[in-house]
Amino acid sequence: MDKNKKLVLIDGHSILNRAFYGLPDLTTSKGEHTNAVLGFLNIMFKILEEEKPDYLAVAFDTSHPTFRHEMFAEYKGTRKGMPDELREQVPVMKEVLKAMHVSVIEKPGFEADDVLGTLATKAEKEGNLVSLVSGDRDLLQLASEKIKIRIPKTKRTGTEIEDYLAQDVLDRYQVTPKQFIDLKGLMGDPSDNIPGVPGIGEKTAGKLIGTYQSIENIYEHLNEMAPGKVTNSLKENQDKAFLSKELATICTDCELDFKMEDAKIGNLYNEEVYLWFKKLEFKNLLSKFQTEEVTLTTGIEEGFTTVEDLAEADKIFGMMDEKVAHPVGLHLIVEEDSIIGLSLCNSEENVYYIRCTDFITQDYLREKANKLAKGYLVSVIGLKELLPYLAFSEKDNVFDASIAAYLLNPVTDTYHYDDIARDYLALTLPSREDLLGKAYLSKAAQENPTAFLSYACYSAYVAYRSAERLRDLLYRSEMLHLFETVEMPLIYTLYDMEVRGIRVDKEDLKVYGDHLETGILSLEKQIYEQVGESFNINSPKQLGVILFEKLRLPFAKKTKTGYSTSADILEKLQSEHPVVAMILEYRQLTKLKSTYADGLAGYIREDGRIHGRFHQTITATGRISSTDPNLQNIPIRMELGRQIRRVFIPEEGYVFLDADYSQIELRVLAHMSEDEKLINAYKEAKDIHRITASEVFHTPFEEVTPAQRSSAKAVNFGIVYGISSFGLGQDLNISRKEAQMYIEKYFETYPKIKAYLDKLVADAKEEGYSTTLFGRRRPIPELSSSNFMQRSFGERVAMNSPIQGTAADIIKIAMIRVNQKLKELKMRSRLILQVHDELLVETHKEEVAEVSKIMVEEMQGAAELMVPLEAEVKEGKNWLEAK
DNA sequence: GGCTTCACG
DNA sequence: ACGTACGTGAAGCCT
Repeated sequence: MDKNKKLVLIDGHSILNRAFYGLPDLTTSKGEHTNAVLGFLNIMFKILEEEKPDYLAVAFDTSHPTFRHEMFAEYKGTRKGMPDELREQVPVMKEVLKAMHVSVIEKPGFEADDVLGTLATKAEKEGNLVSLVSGDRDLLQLASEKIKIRIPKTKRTGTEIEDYLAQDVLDRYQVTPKQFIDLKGLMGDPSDNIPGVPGIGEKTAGKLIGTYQSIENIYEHLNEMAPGKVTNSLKENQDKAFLSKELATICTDCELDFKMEDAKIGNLYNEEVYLWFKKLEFKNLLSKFQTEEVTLTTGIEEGFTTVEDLAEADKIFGMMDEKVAHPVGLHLIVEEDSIIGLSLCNSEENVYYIRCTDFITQDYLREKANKLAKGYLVSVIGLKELLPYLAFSEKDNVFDASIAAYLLNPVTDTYHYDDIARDYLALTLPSREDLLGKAYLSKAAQENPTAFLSYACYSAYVAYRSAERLRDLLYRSEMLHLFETVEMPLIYTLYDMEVRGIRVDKEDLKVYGDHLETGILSLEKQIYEQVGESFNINSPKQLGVILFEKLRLPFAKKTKTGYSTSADILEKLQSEHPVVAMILEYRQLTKLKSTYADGLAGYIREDGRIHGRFHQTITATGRISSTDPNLQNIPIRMELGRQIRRVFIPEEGYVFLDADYSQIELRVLAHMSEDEKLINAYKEAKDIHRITASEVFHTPFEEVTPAQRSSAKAVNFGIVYGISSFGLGQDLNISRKEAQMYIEKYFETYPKIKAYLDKLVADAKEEGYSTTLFGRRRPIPELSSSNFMQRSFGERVAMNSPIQGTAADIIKIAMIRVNQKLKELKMRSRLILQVHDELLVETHKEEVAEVSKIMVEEMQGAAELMVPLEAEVKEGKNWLEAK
């Protein structure tokens, strides 16, 4: 090795360990744990960027150093060794490093410490600078003027690194690096199986080394020392002391056949590494490849062709019509509400981007595309987003690959062409952002035509190639029926709802907002007066300081960043100070003002309506979600908040009909658990919370108090959520023990429910996923976690998902049917909203009776359960009245 | 961009 | 000893 070069050495297991415990349990969409690998790489990249070294090597132990420790722990009955989630990441880490051509050193018979010590010392002697990266302070003994020990700490704000040259060790610990060995020899270290001298801890060891410098010197001067416990123990344990020192010493002259040149840093960002990062779903790290990205192609792009000639386009559409056995992949390129091009694919070689020109008009493309779907299977990615430009309908032969991919794995966040290619075609494609950045499409088309063509064609290509495979996977996992009869038709229903939107009275909304504003200003003034100073009430940080430091209110509970000021804490503090109630009210008002009054106003379009979006591929359970704005969380529980519903109004000549299911989740539970008592209760249309209260509290049905009923209601909710005594206790503000009693009584009352919930967990553990009545699946990798919290979470999810998911399946069926029926009967009334167990239909005044009947029939008839499904319809001239 | 809080089912 | 109810989305603060 040349002089004056920089070498970075990494203590593999130690950093992997740090990363594992420092980061949350991240997994890929397939459930493989990746947090340790990601954390390791983040630390490594940070150091490489800082230091720009010439050489890099990572040392791993060949057997895990805490082996004995593990055996001991096993004996005690608690497994404390390397958790499985970490263990499975070790080989992955080594593979990734190998792909980066980073030298990985594993020498049987040598611990990583000794390898690191030897290499560092050797490099130093040859006149180089060394950085030794480890989470383990034992390595501090190696610090010198040229060997820097770097200890990374994973904090909330990112990774911070503590650096130690010899002088830093002295400053911080008042001992030299060499004396660190003696210190440890005296103190011992149970995790490393170093016994040390009994009775000597950190303090005494520090004093002794401060005075005598080394263990050898201590024993030379032992007779000069004042008699006492410490001196006695030293005398009795001389063997142990010297053995401990030996054990604590890191070898710096091991016989290693290692050539430093092997550790020379090459190209870390090569294609193999790119594939690894894609596989591990390290989206942020992929940005490091940005420069190489464009050249990173798979060869398929050679077959992509741009078409700008009308006759040519005609020929291609004709050709798409020929191959009837296979699907046609189709995608639209759209900008500012107009089509700028259309891509098509019906074989690996035939991939075309047909650009809109003076002759190839939007209408032409639209017509050709519509015709295609009348005859042959057209496969697309993200159908709902294409519907504004196409006239596809339920009757056409269309396959949405993103919806299929969602059913097969609902816990991923996106289902773009690159995600589908990665998961189902084992193909790594650059994403839209990889190719085009954040540029406008037409701009990108001019500036980077090659990348643009790739982007334009990938969706059609992936839609074409993945369709049959996805369909087969759906079939094999028994979800094809759900896909074809529920999810595909639902796309059109949701699209209809988005187009229709909901009418909002802009003026009324303004009045409501002004009313809130008045209240907020008044409360603000009162709060500042009460406290004696003005501050930002919206800042939990500032509020916490005011409440718990300035006013010294009790029950301060800490969050990660400061005091918790959440509503449930403040509620308990109301009697302590009058300002607390004001703050609670202030919170309520500002929430209503910013999120609802002001927030909704910004979404009202020219037509006086809000056209929110409904998402079908977001939730893990199968529910729909709503954004821009979220119309599924409009206030209702509190009086002031629910008043905002008055501003949601129907068109002239129309009214609202709002129908909601009565306790659909508990009814689903009754059906799925087959618990006779619960089933009978519903058959007899009894008040279920009251019955539960009567049974749990051993009180005659007629004598149940409102408080008892309310507690029983909380228990019923808890059951659906995957009950835990802690959660129930929290909700009811009672002790965990009491909550546990309620739960036990509940299970005594409904014995089959207990058995059923247990079975849900057991089955999910066995299969790795939970299943709804209609076959919808949700993977639950947490069930196999060794972490108690994680596993418990998985168990609650296993109990909740089939219930919540089945209810979601049912209302999806109902909304498709209601929407279709209204359309079939050519009615003017239209479905405009879904809120999980509720449907809102903007109903023509002449159609009220008929629509009401349709809603009840379709909702109640959406599934045949062992208990009746009940839906209650209400009419109103605004959304509040209809509730 | 993460955290906290809070709106709904 | 640990420390959470299940599923979402939006706003505001703060680093």
